This record gives sequence, structure tokens and C-alpha cells, in this order.
Amino acid sequence: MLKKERHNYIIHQLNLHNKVLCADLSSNMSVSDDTVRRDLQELSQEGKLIKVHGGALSKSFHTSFDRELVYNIENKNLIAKKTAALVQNGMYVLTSGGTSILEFAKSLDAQLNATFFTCSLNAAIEFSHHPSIEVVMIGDKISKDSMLATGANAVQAIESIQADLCIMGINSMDTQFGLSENDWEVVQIKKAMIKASKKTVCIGISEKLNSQQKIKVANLDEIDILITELDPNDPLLAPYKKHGIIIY
Amino acid sequence: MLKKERHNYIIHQLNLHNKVLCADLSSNMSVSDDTVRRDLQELSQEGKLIKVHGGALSKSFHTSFDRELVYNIENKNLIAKKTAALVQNGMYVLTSGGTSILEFAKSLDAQLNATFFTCSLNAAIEFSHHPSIEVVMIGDKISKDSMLATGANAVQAIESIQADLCIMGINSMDTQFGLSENDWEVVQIKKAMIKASKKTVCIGISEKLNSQQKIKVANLDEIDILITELDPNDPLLAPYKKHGIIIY
DNA sequence: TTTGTTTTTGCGGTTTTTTGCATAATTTAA
DNA sequence: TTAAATTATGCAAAAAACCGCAAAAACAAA
Repeated sequence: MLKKERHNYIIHQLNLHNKVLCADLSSNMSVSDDTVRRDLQELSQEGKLIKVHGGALSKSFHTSFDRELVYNIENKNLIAKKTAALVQNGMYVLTSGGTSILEFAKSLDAQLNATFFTCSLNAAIEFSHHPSIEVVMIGDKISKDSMLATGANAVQAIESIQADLCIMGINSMDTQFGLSENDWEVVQIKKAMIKASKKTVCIGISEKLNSQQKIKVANLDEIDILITELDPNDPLLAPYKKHGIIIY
Repeated sequence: MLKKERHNYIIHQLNLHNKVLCADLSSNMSVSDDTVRRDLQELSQEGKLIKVHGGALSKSFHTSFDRELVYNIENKNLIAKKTAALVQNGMYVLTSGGTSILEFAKSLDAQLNATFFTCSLNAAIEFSHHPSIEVVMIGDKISKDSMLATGANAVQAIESIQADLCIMGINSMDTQFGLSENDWEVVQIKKAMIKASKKTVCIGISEKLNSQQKIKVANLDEIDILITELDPNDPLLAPYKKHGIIIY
């Protein structure tokens, strides 16, 4: 394995898991611990990761909350604004949870009149701060990892809705596997949401692209619109455009 | 878990709860108390938290000297602890929302195994921080004043539950009119909750006593237990005791 | 290809960091 | 005051990092 390959692999793992361990890397790449350490040292000097005892952490994740917030918030704000432009008066909108959605909620025009349905406790609270929109919380057992209501009741409630738009924060997306997640319960909810909506919009920072997780949520052809912080003409987005997804 | 990860986790928990306990952290992160203590010490030296006996406090929280706040928090803490003692393993508990309930949620024993149902977004989030209890959010249209899910669906969902305990934050209570509220939608929810539970516990600071609002929620004879910050023998509570309510 | 130079890599030995444990001291709460 | 919980301290084992150093690989030029 070439040095450059190793570096790419490390960065990739970091984007996926937010952390890497020296021991894992050396065994996965079949090189000595020293080599991995040297790799991490170099990448750290290039500012691409944070080296810590025993491994390394993703920069976006670790950098003390303020900075991470500032760094990512800028991107998420951009995404939020692009997304907010899609929501029209009178619409019924289904949304998932996650930080991107929360930013989106904050960016909604104060004049907007629309109805939002969500399974996410945090999203429901954020939407409720808006002066004029209606918020419907879809209830069920709360999944503690995601702070989402999940289960048969929630799925059933979603199925009884005919929404204009589904706005979904993405965890992982690539051209082969489509939209994917790690939590089975959450996947059921997201699938139901996509099914219950005329159009599906996926939003998230570009780091989430070209990665996949264990369980499929939807194929690319079920996605109508993709919104990232990138310019719509960015080459990274081209493959998705080819699949017929509209990029904003 | 890497050291830096632990530090991030601790700060995160601190932002959420304003306080952390050594014991909770060590069990949640699966490391020894000593390690947690050392972590807290380091973070304290970096000025990121305030180390206290048994855990740590959020810096922002501790530095604010709002007497009123501290005074009320202390009372609510007392109420919360008395209330927490009522919940046994295996119980199904219905709760309303409000600050008293939130304090109660924070005071629950970390070992407790119980299932909590609530219409309150904030309460659901607070309960979800607990390591072992199950949380079910009862969904419906969100009433923005109270951040409660209200409506026919919520009432119906509550009616399908057979709970052991209903723990209700009170707004107003007196010996003539009983338990009362100003918001019609909220009243419907509370009535349903009382009906769906074997026992009803009302909690709140004593200021709420001997006042009434526009809409009746329940007569005193529907209330089993009343918990305030006062001593059970306080004369202010005597009239309620006479009505057969147990005072803690 | 061959030769010489530079870079990369793995290894052994040493140092540092981290962590959990035992024990004693301290604080807290009843 | 007593009993329980929390903390401090020293210590030892394990893990990780560091430090040359020499072999191996890559590269450039004759």
C-alpha cells in the first residue's frame, strides 16, 4: 500500500467514524504501528486531523465545540437557506431530525405558513419557535441515540399523511447503495416518510456523500432533490446529477 | 474510548445537563471512577468546567448568581427528589410537562427501569437522557404555549394506556375548584392522563396552591398524592390533607 | 542496466502516558 | 457522631510514543 493510499484511507475512515485507532489502522493496512504513527503525524501537520494518544480524531468533530460549530454552521446555514427556499405557503412537510434539519428550521421565513410533521423531538421544538407554522409531533417510543420517535405507531401515523415535501438529513449516500443508515428503527421511519411524500429532498454536508452504512433507506431514484453546501456544478455532485437528482 | 473523546463527551453532557456525576460518567463511558476524576481534573484546569465533590458543574451555569433562580431550583429539586422516590422499577408512568417535571426527570435514579409516557417535548428529551428508562412520546399537534402535543390523537393514545402513576405539574389548585388550567387543549390531555392512571400525583411549588384558573382539570378526590417543597405538616397543606390527599 | 542517493519502513530498546487498583484521607449526609 | 460516598496518592501493568538505526524500496542519472 502506497503512502498516499494510506493517507486517503485514513481520511476516509475518519470521515466515516470520526475517529481512528492506530492499532486498527496498522492491522487493516498491514503496516507497522510506527508507519501509521508517522502517517498520522504528517496528516496532523497538514491540518487534516487531530492526533491524539492512541489514534486520531476528525477535525470537524473534535475542534472544541465553538469552533466546530462555527466551521460547520456556516455550511449548514448555507444548506438551510437553500432548503428553506423550497417550502411554500400552505405546504405539508415531513422532516427527519439531525443538525441540518435544526438549522433549516431556524432559517425558515417568519412569514411562512406551513405544516411540519416530524418524529424528532429537537426538530419539533425548533419548529415550534417559529411564529406561524403548525407543528405536529409524530409520537412513539423514543430511540435514544437519535432522539427520534420510532416504531409501528409512528410508521402508521406517517402513512396516514400525504405530504408535499419530505426533507431528510442524510447520514450516508453514494451512487451504488443510495441513501443508507445504521439504525434499523430509524430506517423504517425514513422509508415511511419518503413514501408518504410527493417529493423527497435530501440535505447534508458534502462529507456525507460517497459513504455508505449498513442499511439501505432508499435508492437514488427515490430522491428528487439533493442539497449540499457545494456549488451545484461541483464535480463531486455530477454522479448524482446523472442519476436524475436535481442539485441545489 | 479515547481520552479526547471522553473529554468531548463530558463537555457535551455538561452542556445538556449543567451538571455531571462521576458515577454516571464512569458507567456510561465504561471506565473507572479514577479515570473520570482525572478527566474532570484536566478539564477543570483548562477552565472548561467547575469540579465539585461528586462530579462537575457547567461553568456558565455556576457563574450566574440569580438568587431567584437558585431559590426556585432548590425547591424544585426537593420536590423532584420526593417525587422520584415514588417511582418503582417496572412502572408505567404518565407525565405532563413543565419545569417541575423536568427537574423530576433529572432526579431519577440512574438504575431505575421504568417506562415514561409524555406529551411534552422537553420532558421527553429530559427523560431520554436517562440511561435505562424507556420513553414514549405521545404525538399530535404541538401547542406552542406549552410545548405539549394536544388534540384528539393524543387523547386517544393516552386512553389506550393503563399507567400505574400519573405525575402532573400543577398550575393552580385550591380546595373548592380543585385542579385547574387556562388552556382548554391542555386540560383535555390532563384529564385523559388522570383517567388512564391508577394513581395521580400532583407536584409543584406551594405558590401554585390556593389559586384557581378558568377550566377545571379534576376534583380533589381524583388526586391521590400532593408534593410541594413544604414539610408535609405545614398548615398550608392541612386543607388538602382533609380532602384525603396524601402529602409528601 | 548499474550505481549512488534519497525516502520509506520496520525493529529493538527506552521513555512516556494511561489506566485501574489498593489504601488512606476527606467530605457528605443522616 | 457514624456510616457511606468521594477523593487523593502511590504504584504497577499495559499501551503508546519516541529514538536511532539499518534494511528495503524508490528514484535519478550515467
